[in-house]
Amino acid sequence: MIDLKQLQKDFDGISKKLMRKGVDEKLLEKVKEKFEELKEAKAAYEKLQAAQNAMSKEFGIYKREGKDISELKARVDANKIKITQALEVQREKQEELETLAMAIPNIPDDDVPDGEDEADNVEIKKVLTPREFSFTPKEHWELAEQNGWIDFERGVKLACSRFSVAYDMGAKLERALINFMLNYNAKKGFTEVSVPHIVNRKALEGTGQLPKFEDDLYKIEGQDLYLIPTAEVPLTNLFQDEILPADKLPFKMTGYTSCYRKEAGAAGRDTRGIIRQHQFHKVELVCITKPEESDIIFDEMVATASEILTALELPHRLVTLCTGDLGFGAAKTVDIEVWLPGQNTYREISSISNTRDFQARRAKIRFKNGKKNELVHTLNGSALAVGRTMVAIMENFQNEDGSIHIPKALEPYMGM
RNA sequence: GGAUCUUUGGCAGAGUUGGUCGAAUGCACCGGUCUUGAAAACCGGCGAGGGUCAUACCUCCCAGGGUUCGAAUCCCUGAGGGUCCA
Repeated sequence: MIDLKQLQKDFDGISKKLMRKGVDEKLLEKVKEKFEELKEAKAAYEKLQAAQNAMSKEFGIYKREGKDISELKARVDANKIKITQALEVQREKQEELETLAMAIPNIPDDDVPDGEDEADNVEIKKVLTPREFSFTPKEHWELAEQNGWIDFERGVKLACSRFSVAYDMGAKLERALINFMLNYNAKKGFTEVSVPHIVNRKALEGTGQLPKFEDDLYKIEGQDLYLIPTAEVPLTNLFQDEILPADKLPFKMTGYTSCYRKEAGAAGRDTRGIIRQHQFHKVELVCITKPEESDIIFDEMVATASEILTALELPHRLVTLCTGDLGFGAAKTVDIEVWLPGQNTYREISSISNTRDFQARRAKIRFKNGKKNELVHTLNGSALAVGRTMVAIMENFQNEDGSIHIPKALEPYMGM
């Protein structure tokens, strides 16, 4: 949620920034208007309430003194009807405003480049040089099948398409990667947290997945519960509705969960292999910080994710997302793309975002800054997506006969 | 699953014949006096959100609904916790 007071105060400035992200100025004008209407409705309602409270007090006095109350009662009853009406108006305005305002994305940082889509993202740097192959490298799904690591058919049999099963070294590699990543993150000062994979609506609203992206979530039938699309949701919402002591910040957390996504709107994309699954494993980083330190922490998170890839000897590059590719809640995002020789391209393996106070405002996560309560900044990023890391290892470490060797850093984790 | 009790400010804990309770008290915390410094003692301050230049004012005593002119206090529903029974 953007700051509506700020929008009211500096409409031109804010709307200019949001228009870079393709937000319709008319929508913003409407929001501003509704916000003002709500304020008026609130003031009117509160005035009536004040009158009611005052009369109720008189009532007590009248009674004690044995005065006649019939005239007062008539006044009070009349006022009561007005209150009910005023409350109704206020509720309506509130709801209208919320529906509109919740649909507005975060304001992009000034240094986020303009652009339409991922083609306009800006490369920051490349890390490690892709290896030269003396043969034509295969794609991961072919290698996975050949080595007996991943079984696509039986995943479909158990659930539906976009599910798979891992066996033997494939399963082991998955587990090894999770442990390796969690340990690496812990070494960099991120506290390991194990969270529920099912959360309620409020949590998803707090981080911005709802109400806009309901179609992409698995909902538990008959309950106000959803499977998490990312550990970002439970980790960030841990502190929902709390006022944190300033000296405890920043909270730097890491957690491993499965992630569950319907992938609505991704029909036909990445149907081969495990690039895009309904259920996938991910190790996540989430930080809760004071506003002034969020940029530094952001860099730390990017560095950590990149270092993991370097430790795994996987060539990758960092790109800054342009305004058009920026997610709903992010003010700034750096993607890390890993080199896939089989596909002969870089593919996203991590996405690190600073949401500034956008999620904090929705989730009401604040800290005590001296006397005042202030919104924190929340940041999240993958370090890393496990399935895609497996894909990268398979493709980068393949031999001509289709066998795959394991990066040195993982050997202790593979029982080798 | 059944019965019963319980849910208050950072914590502990009053308040349940409905009005003067946003809420006693203790601890913690902050400021001051005293002290070489600290502790103790004493004095003062100390929940949150909205609103205002600042007041005023409004809202919040687990959540939602109801009774009433008026509810932390009464009623209903739900959630969490305790105890007993099965």
